[in-house]
Amino acid sequence: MSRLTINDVARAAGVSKGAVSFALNSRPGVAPETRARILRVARDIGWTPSSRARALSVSRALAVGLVIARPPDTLGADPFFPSFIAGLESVLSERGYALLLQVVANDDRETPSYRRLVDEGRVDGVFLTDLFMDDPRPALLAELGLPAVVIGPALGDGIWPAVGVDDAPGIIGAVEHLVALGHSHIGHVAGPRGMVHGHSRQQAWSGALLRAGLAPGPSIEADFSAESGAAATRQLLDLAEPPTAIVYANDLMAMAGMSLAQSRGLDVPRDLSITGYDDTEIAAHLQPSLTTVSTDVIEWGRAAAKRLLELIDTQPPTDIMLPPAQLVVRNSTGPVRADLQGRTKTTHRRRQTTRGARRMEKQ
Amino acid sequence: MSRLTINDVARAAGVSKGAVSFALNSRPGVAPETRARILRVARDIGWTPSSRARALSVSRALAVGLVIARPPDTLGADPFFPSFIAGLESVLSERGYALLLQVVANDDRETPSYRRLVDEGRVDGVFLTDLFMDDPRPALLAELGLPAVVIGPALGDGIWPAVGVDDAPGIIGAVEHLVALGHSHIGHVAGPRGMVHGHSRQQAWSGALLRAGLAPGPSIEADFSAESGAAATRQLLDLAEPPTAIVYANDLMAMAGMSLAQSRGLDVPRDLSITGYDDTEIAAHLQPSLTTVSTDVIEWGRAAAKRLLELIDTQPPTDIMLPPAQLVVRNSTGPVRADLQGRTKTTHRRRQTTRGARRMEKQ
DNA sequence: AGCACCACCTAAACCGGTTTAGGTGAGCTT
DNA sequence: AAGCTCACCTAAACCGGTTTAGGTGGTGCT
Repeated sequence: MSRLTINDVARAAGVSKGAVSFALNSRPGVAPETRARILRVARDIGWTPSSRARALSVSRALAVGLVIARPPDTLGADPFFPSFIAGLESVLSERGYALLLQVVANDDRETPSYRRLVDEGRVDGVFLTDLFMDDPRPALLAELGLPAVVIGPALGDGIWPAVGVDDAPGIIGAVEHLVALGHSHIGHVAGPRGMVHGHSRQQAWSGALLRAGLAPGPSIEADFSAESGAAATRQLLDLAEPPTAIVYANDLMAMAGMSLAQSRGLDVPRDLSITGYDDTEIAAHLQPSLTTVSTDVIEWGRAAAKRLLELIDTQPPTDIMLPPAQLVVRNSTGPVRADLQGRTKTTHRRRQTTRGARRMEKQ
Repeated sequence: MSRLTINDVARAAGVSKGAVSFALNSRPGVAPETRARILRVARDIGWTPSSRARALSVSRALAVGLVIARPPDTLGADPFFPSFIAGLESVLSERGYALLLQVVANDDRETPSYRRLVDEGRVDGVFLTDLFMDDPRPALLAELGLPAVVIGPALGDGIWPAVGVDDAPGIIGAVEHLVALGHSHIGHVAGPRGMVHGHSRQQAWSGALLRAGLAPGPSIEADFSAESGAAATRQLLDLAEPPTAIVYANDLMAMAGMSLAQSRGLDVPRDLSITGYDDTEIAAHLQPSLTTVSTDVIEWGRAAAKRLLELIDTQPPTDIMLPPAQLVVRNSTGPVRADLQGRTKTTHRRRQTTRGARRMEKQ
């Protein structure tokens, strides 16, 4: 029963409610021993300031919002959010902030959602996720005067700070790993080019090929869903010269692609090497286990939360260093088949079955 | 800029602020035309009531909480929450409620989290998830006077209403499906028995075996993680008489189990049939695609939200019907191998087999 | 005409904090 | 001894709504 108010504390401590407020927020003007007494009384009777009342008087919501603009079914398969939210929470809660969640269909471009949050004064700032290349949201929020932090690669418009793990090192790592295994014909299944993280991973991929001195391989745009990953893989394998390795923009598409390849009788990694991105829990337990790129999503969430709170408090931004994405090499990648290595025009036909000599999962 | 207050509206409409409040909340005592004028003015100048102020004066937080008590990495692999949250949101937002999220490590048994939420007056009610068999939380919340709705199978203590999809029909469907395919030695990889949904799926499983007239098959307790699913599968396959089919308590464990079986050279479903539970997005795209149990999680979320709001408003509970879980037959289940059929002595009686008749995945 | 009644609206209290403007007394100047 | 400063504390305004207790004027009844 939070029937207790600051008045009860004031009365019990024999001071005015103003004094209690001062003591609680450790502001000057209260004698040390009085402060101690007030705090002790407050603790003894078990009083916690009402954040409702606080929010009203400080004209702050003491909450920040995370608006997720995706169709819920796509969402379900994304391992990103739960961990990310855990990271956010760990910072927010110790600062007395709450996290408000909103999931909206992404076809309404969620403008009304933000408007409502800010109109109703529910949040002091928001995290922006799943940004499109020409997304109206940053400008909208600037206009509304609501602080925001962009999650993901920087947008380049400089309106809001971006907090993200650079996609490039991970993708480059994957490409270099494949090149080292002898692959020279590497395909890519990308996320939507219209979305910033789809775009940036795509960029990272072509940059990495360039660095490796390889010709640009075939790249197919998908939408991060299993369905689209399978379809894209089908297209790549149907090419006159199918790639010997495929770099996927996320694990889900990679899994779907791997299954599709296997259903066609290809052996992974003997006939086709595959890399994912995310390092989902299941990745290590697939057959073969999936070589993928791992990022510390929890730390990412922590960083984003810190940044947003700084922005809200108009504090100077601190340097936030995120650990770079790291390639985790497992068993879905292997040396290119000798008969396919460096081939130019020869097409490789599918092999029926290659069961047997298969590297076992470590563990 | 939400600088606008109810006073601005009152002034512009030439009435008192009380009148504006009455008009807005459609309470009697305002002439129809006056009400219309007030609402028009409010809309014209673009005013939305501040939920901060509202929350303080109505002594309600106008928000509900979802405390997720799991290690974040386990969380990531669970497709449940995002969809569930989407369902919650769709009901909450239209009622002007916000959803507060909190992710806590589950080792602190999250008591402090709830306490804080209620002490600070941040929420009017909470959803309880991942309940343990002897969970202290329902009682704690009752003591704190904070309405709650249990997500999942009913706990039987009757303190709070439970909203959940009955696990039994899905599991029973899976078992019957396997029995129809000729399996008589069916294993189970369960969730933690200490958790209600682990427990209930386990119960459903043994109940289904009983119904089918089969002896209780081997059951191994796991923890819903991929890692544990693989380990449990290993144990089952290492039995003197390994089961010809395994029913898993979730997709993640089923996937890990399937991969493990394949890495041992087993063919799914020829040598081993496998069923999951959840119907995650990837399930349909595995090789072979996974036979699993699908529940309408979004609708579930909607139902839970409705129920909690009713509880908060102390309205009479309405009947909430959730569509039952449904078995989705795909390719990870098939007829038992003839040489293995009925080989166990413990079999009580066999049901006729329905070979070949497999519903194909739609798409 | 006088009165009760009702519909409509206003003024002010209230929710529980924060914050500002004062007030009080001790200690120090002059 | 009067005056000043300063540290400490109190009273009251304030945040922006809701809600209660009145107030006003018009209508119906006798």
